[in-house]
Amino acid sequence: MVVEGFLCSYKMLPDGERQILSFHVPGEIPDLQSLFLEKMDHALTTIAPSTIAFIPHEAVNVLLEQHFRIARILWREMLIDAAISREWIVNTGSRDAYARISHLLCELFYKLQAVGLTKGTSFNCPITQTEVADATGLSTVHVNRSVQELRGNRLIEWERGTCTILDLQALEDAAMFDLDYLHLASAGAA
Amino acid sequence: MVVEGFLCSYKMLPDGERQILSFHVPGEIPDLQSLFLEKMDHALTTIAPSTIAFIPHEAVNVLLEQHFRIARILWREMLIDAAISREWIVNTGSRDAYARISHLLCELFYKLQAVGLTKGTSFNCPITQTEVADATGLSTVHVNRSVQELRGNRLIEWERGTCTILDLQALEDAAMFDLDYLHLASAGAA
DNA sequence: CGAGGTGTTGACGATGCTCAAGGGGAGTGG
DNA sequence: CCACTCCCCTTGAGCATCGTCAACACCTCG
Repeated sequence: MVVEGFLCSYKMLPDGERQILSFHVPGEIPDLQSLFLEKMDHALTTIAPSTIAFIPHEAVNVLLEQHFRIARILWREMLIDAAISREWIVNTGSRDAYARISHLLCELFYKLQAVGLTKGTSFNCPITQTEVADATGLSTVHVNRSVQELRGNRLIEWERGTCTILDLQALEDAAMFDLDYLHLASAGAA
Repeated sequence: MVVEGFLCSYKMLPDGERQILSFHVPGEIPDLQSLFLEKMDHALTTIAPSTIAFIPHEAVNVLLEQHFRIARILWREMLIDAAISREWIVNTGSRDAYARISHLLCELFYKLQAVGLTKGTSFNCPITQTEVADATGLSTVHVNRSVQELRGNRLIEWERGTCTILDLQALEDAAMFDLDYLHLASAGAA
């Protein structure tokens, strides 16, 4: 479980490409699926100094069998992860560079807001442009140009690890962002 | 639950783009997640004449609470769906058109093989090129040209709803395909 | 026989990639 | 305290992959 910091999960392809699959913020349990899938099919790394808590499988398994309410909560969390993955398919498959990056920023903002890690529309964002490129399937050069365009349009400010959304509505419009997929309604469970 | 036929789940964007998120073959339960997520975040449709079985939520919920072994099995199935979604992110994000289509065909082949719906390396594939385009984030024109290239290289034959893989190893190489993510090992549960 | 969906082809254009180079900030070691 | 280095960001030029538009052939079905 991420206590503090920032993680991401990713896959490497034989040709050396890295595809980032998700970012993990405090409160999330990135590797819950290893409870049920024997073989891990992706890797996990920190992208900022982080504090991680390790929870033994056995402890969780006992909990799950004895308290189905807890199983429901964890199960739901995993399904939300899956919903986010689906939205990432949409992102890389159907949006252009400008919208993809906008979408990623909207997602990060709402995820961080849900755990109280935003100040107004600002948040600590230690992600590099290279990482954005690997997450969105773009080149770093093109990410850089798109980010500058977002800045030029006064949608965001983003320097030295701090990102400020200047016009959230406009950013969501550019991203064709629809909050539903994050299923935040009763996510207080996290 | 899909008894017979072919389904797909998809999302529509405000600009009219359709992104297909997954294909569902017989034996799969496409909408299991609605057990735990109040709001459906994508749509579901048939892409061939199909037979569907509907299972009431209540019936499943009772089963889950009383038999944790069954919960484990269904939970695992959902996690495999999530693993497939992650691989689709890789597909749309990091592979070129030729590899993307190859990868989709490899996936379909192995999924169908697992439920005994292949004959050698042939399988019934009612998917149109337009649907492949919507699944891979490509245009139909480009899909068509890439499919012709696959045919020209003698990797596949694909006509009138029947696809035959002529050289599975070559197709997997072209796709940078790694079977692990399907977690077929003990998927006999389906 | 007509209509609509699917596959196919050509020409042109645009989005995004590659290669290459340089600038600035932060940490390290002398 | 200053040089040095490394990582990250930035910029320009040329190019490739892939998209758009438009037209046509084929098959199936009513």
